[in-house]
Amino acid sequence: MRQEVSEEEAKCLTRWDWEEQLPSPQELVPLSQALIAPDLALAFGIPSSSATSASFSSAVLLRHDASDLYASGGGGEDDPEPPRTLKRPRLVWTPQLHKRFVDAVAHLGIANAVPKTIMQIMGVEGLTRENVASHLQKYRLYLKRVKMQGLAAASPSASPHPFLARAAPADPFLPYMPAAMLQQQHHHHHHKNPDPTQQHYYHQNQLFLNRPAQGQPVARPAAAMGSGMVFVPAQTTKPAQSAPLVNDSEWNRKGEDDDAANGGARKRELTLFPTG
DNA sequence: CTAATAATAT
DNA sequence: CATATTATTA
Repeated sequence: MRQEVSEEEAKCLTRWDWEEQLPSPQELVPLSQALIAPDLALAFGIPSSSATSASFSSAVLLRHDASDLYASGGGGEDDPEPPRTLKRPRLVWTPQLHKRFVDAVAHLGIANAVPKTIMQIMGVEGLTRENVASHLQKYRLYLKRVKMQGLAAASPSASPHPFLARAAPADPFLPYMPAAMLQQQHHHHHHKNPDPTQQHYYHQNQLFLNRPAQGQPVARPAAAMGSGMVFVPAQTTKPAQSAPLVNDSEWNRKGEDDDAANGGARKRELTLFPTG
């Protein structure tokens, strides 16, 4: 429920913007309480009613799997320790979570975007470094794919013109597309000929002649990151073992719809990494 | 059954 | 941490 802002300002505000549209902690707590088994919630240290405060800024949406609930023991057991043999449900990268990921990567810069840092910046409780690493892997593959087909369009087959060949190795920066990849399929490829001589994307500091899109966040200069933390939502340290499991039912759809509303194109099924 | 995607192994 | 492989899901 934010009012629109101008594009220039949006660039500065966008990094905070998703914080707004993300489900608030207050909303997460009661929902998780309702859906999580009581003993499990207790084991995870999820507060019943009081002292909720800002222990966790958000939660990971996880696919529900009832098989792990009572993996270690009995129904009435009240051991406060979560069973370590508890297998974690498969993480579902909802559009919102993905956006958070993408924003973190963009803010860090593609060079400094490593799983651990990304995870810390995302500040999602329960999210593991491996989760991010796996997602980052696919994200890079996706970017590479996009870049390759972009370059292929520029240089058909065997005519590496000196201009192009010279500009190619520079390999500036990958255009980061937040909403583009959330669309089901790109019906029309916008950038058909990314002429390197004309393709000026964001570089290290602030050099850009060609802005990616309207109101889209751009990669932040590494200087800002070096001087201080960009932001840390709630916790700087993660609680080691257990994660707040939250079963999704409406969140997924709500997330899709919410994010889809941003780009204006909403689809039933959206893929985070369209393969084409 | 296949493709997509997340988890795990190297 | 990056890449390759395997497992699980849609």
